[in-house]
Amino acid sequence: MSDVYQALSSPVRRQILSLLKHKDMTAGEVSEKINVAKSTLSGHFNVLKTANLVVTSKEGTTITYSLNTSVVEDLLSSVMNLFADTNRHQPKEDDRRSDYER
Amino acid sequence: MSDVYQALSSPVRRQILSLLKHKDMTAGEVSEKINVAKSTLSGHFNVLKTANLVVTSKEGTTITYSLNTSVVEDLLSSVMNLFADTNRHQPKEDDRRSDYER
DNA sequence: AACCTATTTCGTAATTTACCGAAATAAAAC
DNA sequence: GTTTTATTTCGGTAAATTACGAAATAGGTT
Repeated sequence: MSDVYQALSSPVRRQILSLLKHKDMTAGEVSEKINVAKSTLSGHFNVLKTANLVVTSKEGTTITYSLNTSVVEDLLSSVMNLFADTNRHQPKEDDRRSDYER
Repeated sequence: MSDVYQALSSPVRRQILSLLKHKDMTAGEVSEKINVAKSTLSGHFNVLKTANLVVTSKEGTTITYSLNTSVVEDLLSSVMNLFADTNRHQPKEDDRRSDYER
């Protein structure tokens, strides 16, 4: 989870995600919308990929980035867990790791 | 929002929040549970306070930290906005800032 | 006043992050 | 096979983050 929160902490990266939620885009297309060097953007893509927030597909030299919505579920439940008090009905043993350990 | 995500990106700070969700605690009590120097912890408290994730109350030299749950709503809606595509029914003009601008 | 307790601030060091432009890679087009 | 296009990797710099122990602050106790 640290990776996800860390990834979301950058406005540039959140802007990338916001672009991708409308449609998949290539690195080049994203760079037309965001005012940082392509090399910098490439670093941001890596952070997002490591956090599993985006996935890529390659065609020739062109790489297309897409949002990976499957993490959202995890993220939302992490947020809830972080603030919800009582685990009134206890989760099964296996699921009892605390959020900060993940 | 950057502040909030940044604050949540540290495992130590998430651990602090997890402690506080059970009950309010003083800086000293927290430091008994977490294995970092008190001065370091003090820095973490500042980050959490700046992100508005905790609030404090003072009594003598003792400072009690409490979770500020009012931000959770904002956080959840930020997460949703970041990934939800269609704003099928448009929000009112005033609310139309994009998440990455906040 | 001298002392103890709770917490923060200060100085410093190590690590990580964000950024840029130049160079490298690799596929495509000529 | 040389050139163009798309993207990443590299080298470097500046700023931010995390950590520690020592010193400072401020309130309570003797």
